[in-house]
Amino acid sequence: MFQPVPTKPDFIAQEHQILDFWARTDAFRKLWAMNKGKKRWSFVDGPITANGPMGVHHAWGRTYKDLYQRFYAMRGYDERFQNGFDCQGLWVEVNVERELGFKSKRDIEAFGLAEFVNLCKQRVLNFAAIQTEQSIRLGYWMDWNDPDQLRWLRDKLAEDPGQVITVQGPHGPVTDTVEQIVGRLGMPELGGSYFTFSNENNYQIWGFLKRCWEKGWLYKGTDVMPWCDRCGTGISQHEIVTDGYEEITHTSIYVRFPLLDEGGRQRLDQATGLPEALLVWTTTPWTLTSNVAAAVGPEMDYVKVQQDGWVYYLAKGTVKRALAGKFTVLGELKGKELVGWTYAGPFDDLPAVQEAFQRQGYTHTVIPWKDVGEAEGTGIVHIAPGCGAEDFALSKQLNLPVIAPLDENGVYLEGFAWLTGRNVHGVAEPIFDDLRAKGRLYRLEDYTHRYPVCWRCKTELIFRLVDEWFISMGEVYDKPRDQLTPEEVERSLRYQIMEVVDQIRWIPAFGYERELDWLRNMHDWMISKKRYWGLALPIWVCENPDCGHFHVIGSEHELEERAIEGWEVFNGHTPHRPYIDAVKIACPRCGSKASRIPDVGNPWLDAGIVPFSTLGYRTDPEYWRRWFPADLISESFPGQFRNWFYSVLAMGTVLERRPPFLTNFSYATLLGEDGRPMHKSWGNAIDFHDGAEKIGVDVMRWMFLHHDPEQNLLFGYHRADETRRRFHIPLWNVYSFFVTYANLAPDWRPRPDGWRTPPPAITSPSTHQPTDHSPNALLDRWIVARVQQLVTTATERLEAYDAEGATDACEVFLDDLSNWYVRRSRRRFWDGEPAALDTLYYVLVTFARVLAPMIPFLAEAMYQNLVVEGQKGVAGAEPPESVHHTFWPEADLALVDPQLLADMDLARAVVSLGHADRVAANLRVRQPLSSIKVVAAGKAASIARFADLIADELNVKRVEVVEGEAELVTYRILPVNKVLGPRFGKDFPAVRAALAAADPYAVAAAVAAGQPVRLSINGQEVALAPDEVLVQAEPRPGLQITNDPQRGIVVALDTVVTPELRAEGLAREVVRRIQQMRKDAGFALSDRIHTTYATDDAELAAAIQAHAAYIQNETLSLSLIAGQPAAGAWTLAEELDGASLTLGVARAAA
RNA sequence: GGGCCUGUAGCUCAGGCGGUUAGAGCACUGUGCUGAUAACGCAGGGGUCAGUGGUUCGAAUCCACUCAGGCCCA
Repeated sequence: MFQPVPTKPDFIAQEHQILDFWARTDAFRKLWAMNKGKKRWSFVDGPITANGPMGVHHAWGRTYKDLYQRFYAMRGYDERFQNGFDCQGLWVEVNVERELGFKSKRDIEAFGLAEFVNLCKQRVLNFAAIQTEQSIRLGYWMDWNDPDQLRWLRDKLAEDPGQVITVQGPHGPVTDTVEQIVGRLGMPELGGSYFTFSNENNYQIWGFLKRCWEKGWLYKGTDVMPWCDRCGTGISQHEIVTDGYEEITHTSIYVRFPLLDEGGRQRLDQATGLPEALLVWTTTPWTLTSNVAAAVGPEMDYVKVQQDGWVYYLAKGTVKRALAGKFTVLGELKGKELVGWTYAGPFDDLPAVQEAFQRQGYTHTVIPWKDVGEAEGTGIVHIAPGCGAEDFALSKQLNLPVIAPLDENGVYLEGFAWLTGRNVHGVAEPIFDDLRAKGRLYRLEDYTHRYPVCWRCKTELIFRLVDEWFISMGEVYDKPRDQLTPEEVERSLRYQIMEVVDQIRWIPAFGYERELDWLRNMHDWMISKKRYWGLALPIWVCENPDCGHFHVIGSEHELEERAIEGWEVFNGHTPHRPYIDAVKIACPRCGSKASRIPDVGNPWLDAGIVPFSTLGYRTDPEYWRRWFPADLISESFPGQFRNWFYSVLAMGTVLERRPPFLTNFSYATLLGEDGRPMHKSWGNAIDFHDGAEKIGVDVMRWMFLHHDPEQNLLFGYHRADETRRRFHIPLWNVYSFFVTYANLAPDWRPRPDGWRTPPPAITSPSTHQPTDHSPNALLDRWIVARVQQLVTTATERLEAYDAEGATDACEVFLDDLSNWYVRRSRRRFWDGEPAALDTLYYVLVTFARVLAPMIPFLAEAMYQNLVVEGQKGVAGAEPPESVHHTFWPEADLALVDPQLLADMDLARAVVSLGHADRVAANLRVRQPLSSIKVVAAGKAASIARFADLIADELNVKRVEVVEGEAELVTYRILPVNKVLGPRFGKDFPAVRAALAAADPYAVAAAVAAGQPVRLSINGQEVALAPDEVLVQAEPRPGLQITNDPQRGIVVALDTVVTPELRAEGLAREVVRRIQQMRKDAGFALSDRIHTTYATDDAELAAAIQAHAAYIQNETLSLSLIAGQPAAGAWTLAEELDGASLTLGVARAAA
């Protein structure tokens, strides 16, 4: 017996019960143990940032990760099942700062680095615990930490990181300080998720950086970089390209730069005697303090114009836009004629400017620059080498002075007079006022552009001259890759990574090009950040100014060996600030003391090293060799080609020069149901908890998987309802239907081996032999064949990482099962036919196993009842405890008869046409009819095979296969355009017309006989070959006929209703009403009843009497008596085709 | 600024190497079926295939331009 199944299940409550069941039975660990030591399938998880709760978009990605790991587990592969948390970096820092109410880095320094870093760790542990709980809720099977233990560690860290504790690891207890236990999370002795803040992760990055240094690729660069003055750190190219821009309106300014003569006096125009000036435009007025030069395009055309007492120079193409009001053009000249002119700068009064210029004996000069354009501004570009990257490059080329005005907090330095001490974000207006007062301001103009902002705090970035650390990507050679010499590749990390990219399978395929594109274009990788919480960059710089050598430390051991000071301060701590900063080493070159640079590392270093750090690259090379490279990694593609994918590739290339993963599967972006990004204030956001508890995770998972991963996914409650209605509910109904009737069949028991692969005794799941041609046997064999096809397709698709294809096969299969197999087999289940029960049992159990990696809860619910519960007391039954411990099914293609599948397909097409006939004739299906005629050229045997089935479905007595088409159809004659179009060209319309005018029967007859069709076109006789003409059968007007031109089928319905047929139809109406009454009255399916009927219509009464036995049998009526309903009976009074009918049903005594 | 992609029914999307009457799901209307079904079947309404021009016997499909949106890179 099976547990009764509710017809309207609470899927969400059921998911919670199953979570309890898995936890109680330790189901995941048992699965893991089952496959230990077998062939391996290696997945390396891209770490999720542990800085907030999980969103539904994370659930999308995690569903893929879970699907493929479960799929390979069911196929008997050993796996690592290790989740990862990304822990270090500005993400976490910014939030801790916010919680503490800090405004700047100074607040952190005052608060104390040790405590700040400790709080960052606590925040990570807190959200790791929450994300772990959420992932478990999703049904994601991994080697999860106990979330409560993570929270306990968080609290212990807060108490005292130095206290010694003991925790249970997979191989026994581990005792250490809290700080060190936290630093060892994810290591083999502790198990669970890896954390990128772990000691091992950090030290292995040291090893990587040392390798880069040894190759000469690590260097300190001075450059003008985008800088966030709130965070006090540079922002790398990786961070700026996506989230880094916003549409911002700034007040731009047109400024006069008065020209000077050789004596340094105001230059006057010779013709007019008016003072001359360059007209210059900028959107960043704060950079004007640092103006050094004005650049012109040497070959561009410039004009000299007179306006309001001035003579201005500007590019010809910018005049209309730049100048306000009336002006007179005085002349025209090339840009190169301006080169070398000198002018008075906008802030020559500032000491910093004077000092810089005096030092180099320089004056503001007009310089040539090829990148000057006319698209905006005046064609004369303000150059401030301390405030712009291109400007800085020019300064190096032309030996211009560099004036860097701002400190790391965006505050003007000494030497900028009234600006000194002011923050850059508040100086635009005062600078305008100052320039206006000095007579330099021409005009202001609002200007909207995409301007870079800090991706974390959205502060507008400034450009600062800074010292940062870089990994060189190597030269970009100006020739195709296949022409590079080995030496050239050897010098260039860029091309080495490309060679690795070549060896990886990218899904979707465009990923390959996108990664290469990034590599072609990327600048050197800026790896330093002037912050606190993160990788301590292992770069020690000699304090001796005459030496300045820097040394990169490759491991904690090397550090200990080289330490000459501070080791005792650091010893016992994780390699984080501030303790690590205390360690000094002796400069290997000069022996002086060397100190660590205070910078922390780019967080993509942390995530990129995981294919090494989590696999024991240093500690257990043998283990590493077994699990490296990963068979699969998977993340969403926006951003990751230049972030995680890139950093993993870089590490794999530098350390091993081979791919760290073999396949990359990536997917698009999750949006709200309205197609917009999810946004709380737009009302389209759904957080994970709400999604899980309102939609149910099996439904969410199906939404994620049944989707083209290249397309953005629109996610919301309506789509969830649609998904559930389309798949989960019909699936449940089939399952519930089966259980209901299996429980009513007293002697039927499931076979004990239904869960095995291959199913040894179920290769012929029904009792039918292949020679059995009864419709029931055909139907059973058909659905069993469809199961084999389902298994084949699902296996193939999942192997190709095509979840959409796999889920789509499931949906099509369910439709066949529910809307055809069960629909056509209901009677047999009512009769308790063992062959039907065997078949559906096998189908459902196999289906549950296919669905297990996709919708693990529903599959488990079905399996627990069908297999575990259903096989209690069945001899020889030893089913696995969970569906997830069964093997992935294998298809037996010997069970697939292609002819049977084709014939069934045809039968369903005939049925469809028959239903259309009935609607058109207004004859409901309950009214039996005598026959249908089917025309299907060459397919008579196929139709005959399913004639009984078709007759039953359409409620007709006979299905006749007709040869003489002409009595049913007319013909439509069409040209085969593809052939005749090119053949006749301009005359083609005439051919078309001639064909339409020809006698269709004659043409059809000719084509059928293989004779040419002769036509007269514009007086010319032409012959068309039979294969140049298309003959379509069309129903004859006036008959109740439908057709399917694609399949060449015509179905004609005999619409004559004889009195006998009518009586039968009425009896069926009565049955239908009584059945509905049984249901409404709440009778059990097996309850016997007594039925009364009363009608004033003689025909109806006669019909009931004539078919009394049929009605009683169908409705389990022990009696069927004319008369009014007895007291207490369930009654129904209704019209039936104009006749009154009162029915009464009462449960019979048991 | 450069490159790529998209625009088809109220909504979400197929189709597209030129060719018969442009499809599906959802939604809507009618109707049927139901002794599993919150289902399902059959039928129907709903389309300037973004716009303009071109090539062609024939263009949703190819070409050019325009408009709108997106992605990647500067």
